[in-house]
Amino acid sequence: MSNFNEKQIHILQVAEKLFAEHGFDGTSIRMISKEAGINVAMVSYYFGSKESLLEKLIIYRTSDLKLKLENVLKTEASPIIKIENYVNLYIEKMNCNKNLYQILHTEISSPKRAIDLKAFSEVKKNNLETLKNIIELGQNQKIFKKDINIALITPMILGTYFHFHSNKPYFKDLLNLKTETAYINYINNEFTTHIQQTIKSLLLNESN
Amino acid sequence: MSNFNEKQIHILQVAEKLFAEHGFDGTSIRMISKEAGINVAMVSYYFGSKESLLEKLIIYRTSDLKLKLENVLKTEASPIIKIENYVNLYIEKMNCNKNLYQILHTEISSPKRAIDLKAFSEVKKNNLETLKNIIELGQNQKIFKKDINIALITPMILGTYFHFHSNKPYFKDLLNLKTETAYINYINNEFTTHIQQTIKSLLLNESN
DNA sequence: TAATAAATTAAACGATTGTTTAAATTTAAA
DNA sequence: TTTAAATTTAAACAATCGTTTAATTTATTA
Repeated sequence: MSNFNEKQIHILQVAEKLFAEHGFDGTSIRMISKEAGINVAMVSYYFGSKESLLEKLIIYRTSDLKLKLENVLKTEASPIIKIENYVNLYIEKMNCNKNLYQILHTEISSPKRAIDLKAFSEVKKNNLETLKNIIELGQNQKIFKKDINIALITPMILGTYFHFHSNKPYFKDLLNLKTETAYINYINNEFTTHIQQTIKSLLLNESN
Repeated sequence: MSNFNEKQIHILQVAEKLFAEHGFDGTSIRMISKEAGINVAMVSYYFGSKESLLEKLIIYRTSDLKLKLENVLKTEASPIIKIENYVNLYIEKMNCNKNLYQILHTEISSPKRAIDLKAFSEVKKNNLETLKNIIELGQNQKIFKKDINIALITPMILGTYFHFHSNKPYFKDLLNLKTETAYINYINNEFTTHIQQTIKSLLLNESN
């Protein structure tokens, strides 16, 4: 898979940046070709269509996602630590691939969807299975509560994260985060801690 | 405010439906005028521009929002009940104004924003103050924990709700919700319960 | 080197977009 | 009823969009 030559990868990177910045609809092929220093026809020539370009960008960026998740969570650690790692990994992943996740969030939120989400759904289902295993382990050890709606934990993490980012100007103002660094630090510290605290409160038995 | 005549309101309603269904960009003025049975020029004539139409739609729909929130929460009840009511109210509000909130969510998620969010930010800040009052009351009564990041509670509710809706086909499949009724029931029962359970776990002292 | 394939280009295509114009019609006021 | 204002209309406008074409240049192969 992903047999892209240097020029194709360059186009994908430029497109990723512009899609994240102006949205899929807000980015024209002419904008991409200008920024990438190529002719308009090259996008159709290499990728077939604008939609196909987006699909190939997603495949290009998410092909290694599943493996990393599973590997990190196969380590030997207590369920509590594993949950913390799970949350950390998710937020870290999104922070690293900010542009792609911005695009995915925008496109998923749009009623006029441009992407085929089947491949992406499979990744999510796999991740959910991993989470289920961790929680059930904790439940068997009587560390976690029994009546938990596991399927709603991941959407909580992702939803809160995206919502926070979508309302960046509002939260920068509300939380008095004056610089970009302060904003990023808030995500990495207070925000991540809050999500972990919330999930642990939900999961942990009161006796612990 | 909102001095709209019948014809204008009809246009607003048609636009709301189409914006929610196809997105702001995905809806053309010609689509609106056709569905509303009017001439294309009437939108510009009444609302000035397409963007202005959206702004006026938001004002038209959210003008009574703030009052209702405050009124419901001024009732005499325990902090726990008030929190439950707060969550219920939010989810109920979004369920009732589904189309408008779909539009808002899509537009806020889009990097190419079409709306001026100042008025909307003020509403959110007011709602946050209300929430703060409730939680601090509970903290003074030693019912709630002390170290809570209150500002991140509302984005958690909204973010999870929107994320869930945005991925409707995925969750319908995952949770085996075969009919639309089953989906709506899930939101009103399991989903709402889960959010309440999560927030209460986060807030409540273990001794309670 | 000659022939073939791949890459690149400028230009054009047809469709759609939001908006404006100027004339026609309807409604309200004098 | 006449006059003025408000409404409605069809048509045109200029801009932008994704995509295609056909010619040209560059790279590869025989």
